[in-house]
Amino acid sequence: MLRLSKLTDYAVVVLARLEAEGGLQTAPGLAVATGIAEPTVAKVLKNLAHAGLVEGLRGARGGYRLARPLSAMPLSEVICAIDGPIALTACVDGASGSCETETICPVRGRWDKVNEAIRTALSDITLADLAPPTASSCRRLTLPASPAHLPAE
Amino acid sequence: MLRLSKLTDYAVVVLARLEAEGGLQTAPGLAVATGIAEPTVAKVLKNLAHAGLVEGLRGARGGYRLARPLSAMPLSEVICAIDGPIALTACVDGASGSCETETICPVRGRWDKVNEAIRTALSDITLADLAPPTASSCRRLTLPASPAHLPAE
DNA sequence: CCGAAAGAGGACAAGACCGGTCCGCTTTAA
DNA sequence: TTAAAGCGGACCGGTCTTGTCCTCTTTCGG
Repeated sequence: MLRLSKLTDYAVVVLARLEAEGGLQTAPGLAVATGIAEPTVAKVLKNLAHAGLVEGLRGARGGYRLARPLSAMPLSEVICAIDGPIALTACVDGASGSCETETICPVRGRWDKVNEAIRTALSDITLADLAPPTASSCRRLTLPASPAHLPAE
Repeated sequence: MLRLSKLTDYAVVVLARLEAEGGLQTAPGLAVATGIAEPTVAKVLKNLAHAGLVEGLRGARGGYRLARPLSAMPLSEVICAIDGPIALTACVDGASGSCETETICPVRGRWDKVNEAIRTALSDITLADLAPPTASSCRRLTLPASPAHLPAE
């Protein structure tokens, strides 16, 4: 597995659309453009705004705008924004208390190396690598209205 | 997130124990040694045997044995053995049909680069990096099971 | 030759977690 | 003042992992 969440996938599509179109765009507008359900788009954008990847303007004529060009946006940040910190196991960094036997655990602290490797790999890839600049956006994985069947793996 | 399954975590612990002790060991024995519930250990070992990482010997006086030293066992193989192929999204490699809009999807094929990066990162790490050779094994993340009895049946 | 030990394989229930939606509130331009 | 749009949170349903058990097969030992 090692799957990342569908929300992250949506985020990439939305961000790509945001850059392709440029300027200020509303959540409903992006929903139509990408074919993703509006509440979901709104949720993704909220998370992205929280992480500072997009800028949300409130009020009438509001909308969202890219905080940076996609080429300056590493994939790792998007994943962190949506899914939280990148960590393969519960035993991460200073996460004490999750493991009762952490003091005697031989693997203790060893996973950090793995996490670091993953993190580095994802930081080296920017969204510009995933979304061609001139691409018109599209939906992925599922159709907007169809039941969320996802024959995977 | 980007979590890997707990089973994979168990697999690392079991494999570490397998190398630390050496020779042939039974699933019940490994369960006691690691503190993981016996059925779970058995399940993990079955998967590992399927992937060719350990060798299972049937019959009385049977047990499991490492197929290779841990230093020749990349982490990616363990993950594949337990969780299936490493792929961040459903759109992987030649997985056609999962996405109805794949033909027009601008991101189509782009995730492969990410998957490849992850895969490479995980292949460069061997289990020997995770499990110190002289370590005595232990359980991680959770207690063996809710039933308080250690698998001493 | 038979029984016990141990692995193989699959089925299954419970629980956790994600996905997706909806609600009310706040902000701002017309 | 009103409507459009973002903000924040709560909520429920469905999926998937997790962990267990059962049965069958294999093999050694008496």
